[in-house]
Amino acid sequence: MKKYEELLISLRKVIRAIDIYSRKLNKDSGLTSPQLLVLQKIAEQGDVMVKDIASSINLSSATVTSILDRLEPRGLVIRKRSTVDKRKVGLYVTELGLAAIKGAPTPLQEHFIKRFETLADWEQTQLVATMQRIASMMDAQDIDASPLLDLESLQDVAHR
Amino acid sequence: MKKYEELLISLRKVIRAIDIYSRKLNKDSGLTSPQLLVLQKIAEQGDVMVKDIASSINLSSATVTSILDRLEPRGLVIRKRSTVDKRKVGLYVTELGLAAIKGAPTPLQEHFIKRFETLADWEQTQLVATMQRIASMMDAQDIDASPLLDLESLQDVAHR
DNA sequence: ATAAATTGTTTAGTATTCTAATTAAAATGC
DNA sequence: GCATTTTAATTAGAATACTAAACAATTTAT
Repeated sequence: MKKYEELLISLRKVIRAIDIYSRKLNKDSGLTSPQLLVLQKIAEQGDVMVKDIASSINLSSATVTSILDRLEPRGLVIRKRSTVDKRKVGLYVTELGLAAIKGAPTPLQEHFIKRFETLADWEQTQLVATMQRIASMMDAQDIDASPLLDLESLQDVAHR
Repeated sequence: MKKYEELLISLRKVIRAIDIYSRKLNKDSGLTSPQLLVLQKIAEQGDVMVKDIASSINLSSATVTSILDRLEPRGLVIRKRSTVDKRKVGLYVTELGLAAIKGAPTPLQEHFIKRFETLADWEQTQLVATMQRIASMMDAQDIDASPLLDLESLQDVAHR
C-alpha cells in the first residue's frame, strides 16, 4: 500500500471519529459539534455576521445558515438584520445559549484532549505543525493559485 | 489559542479540502470520492460483502448501502444475494464500472499526492506516522474501552 | 425441535456540507 | 442618476454519514 493511501485511511478514521463524537455529543447535550462551535464563536465575539462565523470555522455561509436554522428556533441565538446595511445579519447568543455552552463539553473529544495534553510540549507542537502542513498541502486555494513548479516553491508552500 | 484548537482547525481544513475535491471529482467524472473508493475496493477484491467494504474503508454498512444505491442503477456494480446464506449480498463490478475506475483520477487530490511524493522518504513516513498517531488518539473504540486512568483512580488502586 | 441470540442488510430519519441560483441591498461606473 | 457589479444571506438540491429500528436468515442453547 502506498504511503499516501495509508495517510488517507488515517484521515478517514479521524474524520469518522470526529463525526461519531459529534453524534454522541448531540445525544448527551442536544448540540452537535458544529452547532456548539458556531454558538461558541458567536458568544466569543458577539454581534458578528454570518460570513465572519463561516470563515472563522472554515465553513460555507450556506452551512452556517442551516446550522443557525436549528439553533434559532430553540432560542439559543438571535438573528437581527442590521438597519444600517440590510444585507447583514447580526448574530447574538441568548442566556439560554450561554447556558448551553457552559453545560456542554468541548467540540473535540475530551478524551483526545487529555491524551494530547499529556504529550511533551515539543510533541504537541510537532503534531500541530504536521497537521497544518497537510492542510496547506491540500488547500484548494493553493491548487488554483500556484501551479506547482519546482521543489523550491513546494517548500515555500509547505512551510507557509 | 490552545494547541489542540489549532489542531482542530487544521483538521477541519483538511476535511473540507477532501470534501470539496470530492465534489469537483463528481462534476468532472460523475463519481464522488466515496463512490470511487467503494468501486475500487469491490474491483480489487471481487465478490465481497457490504460489511467487508464498509470496514475496509471505515464506513458504516448503512453508508455503503446508500452509495451502492447510487452505483447500482447506473450499472457500475451488481448486487447479488447469496444462495448459500441469503443474508449476504455479493458485490461485483461491471465492465462499465471498470471503465469508470480507469477513467477517473485518484480519490485524493492528485495535486496533494504530487506534493507528497516530492517529500523525502523520511518526511513522508513521518507525516503518515503522525496522522496514524492522531487517529489512534481519537479512536472511538479506545474511548469506550479504556477510561484513561487519572492520578486519583490510580491511587485508589494503590490503596485498595 | 423450538426459542433465543446473532448476523447481514436495508430502511427511516436526521445533520452536515457543498455548489449554484435567488433575492435583496449597497457600491461603483459612466 | 441610472445601470452594472459586487456583496450578504438564504434557498434548493444533492451526497455523505451516522444511529436506531426493522427484516430476514442463520446459529446457538436449552
